[in-house]
Amino acid sequence: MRTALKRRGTRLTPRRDKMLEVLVSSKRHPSASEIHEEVRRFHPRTSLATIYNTIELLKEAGQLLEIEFSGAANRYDGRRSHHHPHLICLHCEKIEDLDSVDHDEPLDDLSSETGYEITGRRMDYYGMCPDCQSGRTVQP
Amino acid sequence: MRTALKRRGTRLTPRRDKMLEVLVSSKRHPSASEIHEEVRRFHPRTSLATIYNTIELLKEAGQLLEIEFSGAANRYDGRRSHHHPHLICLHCEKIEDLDSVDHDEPLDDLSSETGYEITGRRMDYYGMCPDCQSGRTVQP
DNA sequence: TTAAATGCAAATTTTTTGCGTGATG
DNA sequence: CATCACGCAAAAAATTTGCATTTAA
Repeated sequence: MRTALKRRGTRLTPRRDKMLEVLVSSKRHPSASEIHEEVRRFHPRTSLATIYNTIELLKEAGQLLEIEFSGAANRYDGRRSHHHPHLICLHCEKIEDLDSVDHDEPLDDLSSETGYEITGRRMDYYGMCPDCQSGRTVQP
Repeated sequence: MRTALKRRGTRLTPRRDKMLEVLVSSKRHPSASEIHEEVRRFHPRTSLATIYNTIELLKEAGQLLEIEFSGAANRYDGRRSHHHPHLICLHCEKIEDLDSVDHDEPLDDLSSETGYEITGRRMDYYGMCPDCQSGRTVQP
């Protein structure tokens, strides 16, 4: 991710570096505000605008997948090494990676078939996780 | 869709009926505001809140797929008879159905594998459509 | 040094909510 | 006639933007 950013001519500031770390290490698919909180623990004067700024950069560099959430903050997946579907619990808003499922087929067929220049994809399953089914979870 | 709504004990008012018509007949995957405009042509005093209201009902009844859009209004797909991926142009924000692709496999395997009760799914491809590639389209 | 990055605060936009009135079954 | 639906307007929440200041390269 660092090299991807540098390749685009952007600077690698301490805030950005910490933010990359948060994105890569987090299993939670954090929202902008959660990323902000984490980065703030090390750089307390970081503003939310900077987070959104860097999110935009990373999206443009193809390093970050934005998972839009209706009625709530978007969530982010920085683990782009290989494509994987998501399993999203509509009750507790947890997002799990489905690494087991191979979702990484090449897109050449679809590109030539449709004429689109395809740059990304997304596959999500929605439902209720086991914890929420058994009433173990409180709604956030 | 009508029966699905009635089954949930909601009333079938003229506004709602027209809205179903708009959703089913539109090929454009309209936003709430576009749905509003269409419905208004027949019921000019319709408010946007009513549109959002009905969207919520239809989503709950599993009759409407919400396609979240980052930084823009969500879009809606009322053609739920069979699941299909979407081809989304990030430049002109057009959304096309990929009816050719079979995306309708049963979810039993995934359900038992993960313990999730899966109620929906979504598969999207992002890119640039032929028109936008050739510079024929103006950005909206 | 110099363009890029940042913080702050205000603006923008979409969606939701509360409430009084009106329509439906 | 008892709910449910509706319009209206205000509220809420997420994201974006403008601008003065700081900082990385």
